[in-house]
Amino acid sequence: MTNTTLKKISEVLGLSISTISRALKNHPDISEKTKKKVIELAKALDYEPNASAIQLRTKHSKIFGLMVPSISNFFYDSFISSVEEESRKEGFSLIILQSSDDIEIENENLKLCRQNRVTGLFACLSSGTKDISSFLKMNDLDIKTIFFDIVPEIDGLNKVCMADTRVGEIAAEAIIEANKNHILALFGNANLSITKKREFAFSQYFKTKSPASKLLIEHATDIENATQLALTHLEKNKLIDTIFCMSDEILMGVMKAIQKLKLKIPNDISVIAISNGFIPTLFYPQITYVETSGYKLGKLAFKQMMANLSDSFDTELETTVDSKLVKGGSL
Amino acid sequence: MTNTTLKKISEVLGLSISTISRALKNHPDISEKTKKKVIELAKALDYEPNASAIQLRTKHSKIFGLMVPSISNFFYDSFISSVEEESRKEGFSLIILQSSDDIEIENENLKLCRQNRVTGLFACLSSGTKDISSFLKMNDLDIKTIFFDIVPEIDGLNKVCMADTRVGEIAAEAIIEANKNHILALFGNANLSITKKREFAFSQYFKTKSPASKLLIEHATDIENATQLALTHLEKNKLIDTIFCMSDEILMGVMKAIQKLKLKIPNDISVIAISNGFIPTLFYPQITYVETSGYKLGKLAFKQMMANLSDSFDTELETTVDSKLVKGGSL
DNA sequence: AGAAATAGCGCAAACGTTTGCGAAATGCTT
DNA sequence: AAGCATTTCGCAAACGTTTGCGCTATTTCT
Repeated sequence: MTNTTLKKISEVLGLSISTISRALKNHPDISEKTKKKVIELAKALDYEPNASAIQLRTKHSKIFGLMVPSISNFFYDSFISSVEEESRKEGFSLIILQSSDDIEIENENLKLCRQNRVTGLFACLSSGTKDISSFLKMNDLDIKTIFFDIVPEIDGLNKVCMADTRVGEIAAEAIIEANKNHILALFGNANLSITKKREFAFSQYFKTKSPASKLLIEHATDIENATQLALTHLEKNKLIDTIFCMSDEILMGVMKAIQKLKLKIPNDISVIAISNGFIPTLFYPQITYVETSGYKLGKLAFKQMMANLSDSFDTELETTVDSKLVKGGSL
Repeated sequence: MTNTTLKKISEVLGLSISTISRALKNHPDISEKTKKKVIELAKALDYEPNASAIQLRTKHSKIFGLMVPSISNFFYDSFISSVEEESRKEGFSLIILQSSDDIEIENENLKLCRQNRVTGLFACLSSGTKDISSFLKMNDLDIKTIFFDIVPEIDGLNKVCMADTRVGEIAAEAIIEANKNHILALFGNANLSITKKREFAFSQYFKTKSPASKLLIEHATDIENATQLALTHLEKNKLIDTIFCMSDEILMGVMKAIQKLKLKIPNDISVIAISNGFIPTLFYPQITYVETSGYKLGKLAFKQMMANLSDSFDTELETTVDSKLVKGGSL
C-alpha cells in the first residue's frame, strides 16, 4: 500500500498539484466547488501530508526536542508529560532524549535535534555540563532553546525554573516556625545552580531570622549516600531534631535511615523535603514538603517556547514557578 | 546563520553535489584524496545532513514512535528509558506520545506517527481501546509495530510482554510456601489482557496447589480505590493474612491502608506485589515482589523491532520477559 | 460594447538528498 | 600505439510539498 500524495489526488481529479495543495489549505484562490471535491477525495484516500516534504520545503518542522538527564525521575517525567500534552494540542511532536548525565551523549543528542531540524528545544543540563557552546550553536541555527530546572549560569538565555530561592526560604521558614533548631540539611550536587540557590537561600534565611539555630549542611550524591549521611549524623549527634531533604532522592535515602533506626516521625525526628509531592504521600504520617511541580514548570516552559516562536520580544528571559508549603504530619 | 548543505560544500570545492554525497558516505567511486578534502571541509563547516531531505528521498526516517497511556509511570518510564537508550545507539530518534487513556488522543498520536513517517512504533494500548484498526493501518503503511505490555488480543501481531502467566504463578507459589491461606488479591482493570492473564494464572495455581486457601479477589481502579478496598476488607474479615497487589499503584494504595490501620508487616499482615522494584524498597521491611522489569521489556521490544526491520522472518511474533521473586521481609 | 478587474487555476522552481547511468580521464595490456 | 578496462566524477531525475507568477475565462464597470 503506497501513500497517497497530492500528485495522486491531482491525477484522479484532473487538476494540478498546486490546486490540490491550495484547496486543502483553504486558499481563497480556489473555488468552493473544487475545494469540496478535493477535500472529499483526500479523506477517502486517507491523505496525510508528508511531514518531511513540508519540512524540507518550509524549513521548519513541527517537532520539539526535549532533553533531560533521565526520564525515570519523578520531577522530569511530570515535566515531560506536561510538555507533551501541550505539544500535542499545538500539533507538535516531541522527540525525547536523555543525556544520562553524560556530556558525550548530550552532544550526540543535540546533533540529533539539529539533524531533525527541531524548531525548539527544551533542555535540562546534565550535571557535568560546563561548556554550553553546543547549546548556543542551536540558537545560531534558529532552534529556540528553553532551559529548565538545571540551567546555565550565564545571562541572556531563556530559562524557566522553580523559584528556587523562595523554595529554600519557605522550607527554612517552616522549620523555624516549628521551633526546631538542630537541623541536618541534605542538599544535592553542589555544583548545580539549583543547589546553590536553594542552599544559599536556606542558610541565609536561618542566619537572619534564627541565627541561634544549628545548621548541619551536607551534600549527597545519591540515595545510598543520603542514607549513609543521615545514619552517621543521627548517631553522632543526638540533638538533631529535623532533617531537611533537598530532593525526592534524598528524602528516600533519609527515610530508609529513619526506618532502619526505628525513629518515629515526628516525635523522634522531624522531616521536611522539597518534592513534587508524590513520594511524601507514601509515608505515614505524610511528609511535609515544599512543592515543586514539574507539571507547572512544563506549562510555563511551553508558554515561553510559544512566545519565543512568535517573536514577541517583550517576553521575559527568565521566569519562575512559585512554590508553597504542603503540610503533612512530619514537622 | 544558514545551514551548510552538500551544495555549499560542492561550490567551495568545485565538485558536483553527487561527489560530495558519495565522498561523505565513503563510496568506492570516489578517490581517497577528494574524500579527505570533502570530509575535512564538511567538518570545518559543521555540515549536518538534513534528515527531512534524506527521509523524503529514501522514504524511511530514522525515527521511532512510542506511545504509552502515561509517561509518569514507574513501569513505562523505565521502558521508555530503555528503548531510548537503544534507539540512540542505533542512530534513531524517539518520538514519545501519551494517549492519556483517551482513544481520540491515541488516534491523533497515530496520525502524528504516520505524518512523520516513523519507521517503527512501540505501542501500549490505552485501557479503552477495542478497535485496533488504526493500528493495523500502520502496518499497511509499512510502519512496523511492536505492541508491549497492554496488547491486542488477536493473533498475528508482534507483541512483547512480561511472562504474565508465570508472574501470577510465582506470586501464588510464594504465598503458598509462606503458609498463608486467607488472601485478599487486588487486581487492576479487569478488561485488560494483562489482568486476565495474571488473575487466571494466580487463581488457577491456588485451585490446583492449595484448594483449601481462601481467595478474595477484587479489582481496583486507582490508588484511592485500592486503599478503600483494603480498608473495608481488612476490617470486615479479620482472618485475612496476606494482601496480593497486582501493580505498584495498588501496592501504594494498600500500604496507605495498612499504615492507617497501624498494622505491622509481616506480623499482622503479609504483603506481596508485582512491581518493577522501586516502590517496594521504600518501605521497611521491604516488600516482597515478583519482578517485572520495564527496562528488560524495553530491551526485548527493541530487539524485536530491529529483527522485524531486517525482515528476518524467523522471528517469533510473541515473546516474553521472564520474571523472578525478589524477597523482602513482608511475607 | 469595450476595457478593466477579478476569480480560478496551472507552470515551474525550490527545499537537500540519493542514485542509476553515462562520460571523461587514467592506467594497463599486448 | 592502439585497444581495453578501470578509476573518478558529473548529469539529472526523483522524493512530496509550497508558492510566486502568469495565464485564461468570467465578471464588473463606464
